[in-house]
Amino acid sequence: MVRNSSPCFASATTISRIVRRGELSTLFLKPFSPSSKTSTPLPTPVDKFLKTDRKNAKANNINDALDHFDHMLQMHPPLPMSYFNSLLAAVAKNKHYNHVYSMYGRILDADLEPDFITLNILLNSCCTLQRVSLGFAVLGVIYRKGYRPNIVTFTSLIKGMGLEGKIGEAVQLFKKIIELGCRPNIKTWGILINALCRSGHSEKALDLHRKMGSGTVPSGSKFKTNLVCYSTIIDGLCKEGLMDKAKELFLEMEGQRISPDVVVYSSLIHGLCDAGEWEEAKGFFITMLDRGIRPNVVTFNILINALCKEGKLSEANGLLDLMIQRVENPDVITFNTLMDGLCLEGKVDDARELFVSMAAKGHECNVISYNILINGYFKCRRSDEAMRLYREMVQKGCKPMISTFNSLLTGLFQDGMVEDARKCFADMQVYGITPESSTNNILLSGFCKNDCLIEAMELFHNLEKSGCELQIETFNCILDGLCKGGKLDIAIELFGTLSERGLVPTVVTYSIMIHGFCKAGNLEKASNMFLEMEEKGCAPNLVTFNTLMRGFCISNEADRVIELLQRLAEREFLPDASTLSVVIDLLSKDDRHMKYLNLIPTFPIQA
DNA sequence: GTAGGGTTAG
Repeated sequence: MVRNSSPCFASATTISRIVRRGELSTLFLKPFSPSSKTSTPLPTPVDKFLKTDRKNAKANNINDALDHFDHMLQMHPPLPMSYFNSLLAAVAKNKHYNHVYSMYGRILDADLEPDFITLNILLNSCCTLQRVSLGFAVLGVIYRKGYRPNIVTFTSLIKGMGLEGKIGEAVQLFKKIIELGCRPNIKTWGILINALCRSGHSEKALDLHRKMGSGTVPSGSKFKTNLVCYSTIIDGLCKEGLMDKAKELFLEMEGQRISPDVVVYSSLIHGLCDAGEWEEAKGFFITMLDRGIRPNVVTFNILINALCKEGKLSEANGLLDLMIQRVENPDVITFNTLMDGLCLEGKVDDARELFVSMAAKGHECNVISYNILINGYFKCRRSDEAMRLYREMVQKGCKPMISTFNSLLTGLFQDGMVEDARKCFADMQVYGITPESSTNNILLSGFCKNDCLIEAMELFHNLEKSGCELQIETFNCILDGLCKGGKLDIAIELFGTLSERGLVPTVVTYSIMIHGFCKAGNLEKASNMFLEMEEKGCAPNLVTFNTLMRGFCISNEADRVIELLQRLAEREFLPDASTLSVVIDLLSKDDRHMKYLNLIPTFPIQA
């Protein structure tokens, strides 16, 4: 890298835009001059702050740190920048990144001269706050002051990009720094692996890991990966359902004489539970215990969750007892998991009881606790109680999240409480929460299902006008509303615009249109759409079959229904209640069709 | 001196 070169990654326009907005204007106010060295001793209160157990630092420590910072700023002669750097580093380690940002401004205000380390700490704080553009602005300052960014600088930028979900850009920057002759180290690799896994590219991370081990990575360096790198990839593979690869990597890790710990075991157990490999998960849990690795609250939570999802509530409670016996205190996640298990079984009152007892035991419930209970009440069609709980959470100062509003809107629309849903949507805006595409979909289908098609169309047009990219699922909502609301012609027109919008209809889209045609009695068009979807490589599912069969059944076209039943049998689809109701209707029209009953492969009805 | 780091709930 060349000293004094212009920043090669931040575009000049990005930086100037930030400066114009005044966000980082303070960064540019002071000209560069070498700092003077003094030998003032480190003030003892700062020393105290630095010595705090950083992991367990209490929140009020930041106030101490800020007090000391004030004190440091007033000292004459001024302290060397390295003292400020130590304090900034400690504040950053305690995750008070916003304070790093404001402290930096005050250093400039005091006419002190930040050095390269100060700027690296600031840049890292910006990146960790997912403000990579600010990070690049700091990079600009680094260059402007004649410093050379180092691997620490670039590692922070790569981290920020990963956090912002810009994985492609992160990989590009990684390649770029190698080209520039900057050698990535194990921390850089760790960050890149983490970013890949977080964005669902665990196999790429695995590939990188293999190349690292063999020294065939672009930088040519050979790294011995560590437990954390292995654990990150194993967890990523588990989350993507690639259990065989995860287990293989686990064995490889042990082959490298890296001992597994509770985290990697927890990841594997979680993956196995999600894959329904309950016995194997249990096996891993037992091996873990045999090897003297203590399960922690996370491990227990994973197991309790798996049991709850299987409806095995008493076993889940048994595990809770075991957990308490082993002096592993349950936390808010344990309680939320159990509450959700109860709600899944329709036992919302028991869940509520647990919720109340939780507070009594000194566990503070959080927004997710409320979300779980609100969902539980709606599921039991107790909308009033759900709404009461919502008001309670607001009153208690627990800020609802987008998911809270999604649940409320879903429940209210489901219960036909359109006016409440409108109010709820307004509330959401008061909280400054921007609707997600899922929120828009809930609103669209909610309005449609409650005979407010015009309101739905208005919303849809506003979304289109706002220029936000609409996904096929959003179109599915409005198409369904149009078809069911007797506006098939508009639906057909809209459906026709999908390809020019770059959207590919899904099996849901086709099923909606087929339903629309059937409803309008246009069975030929419905049938054609069924053929068209297959031609385009979109396989019909049970819903598509049921929809078309019902259409034919209503029009007394028994032969066509039977033909479809035959195809259903060929594809080994399990019939569901809807399929059977079509068959029953068919039989009620003409019991000579009884012989076709054998087309239904297995009679136990699929839920 | 400054960069990481993995597991759980809706």
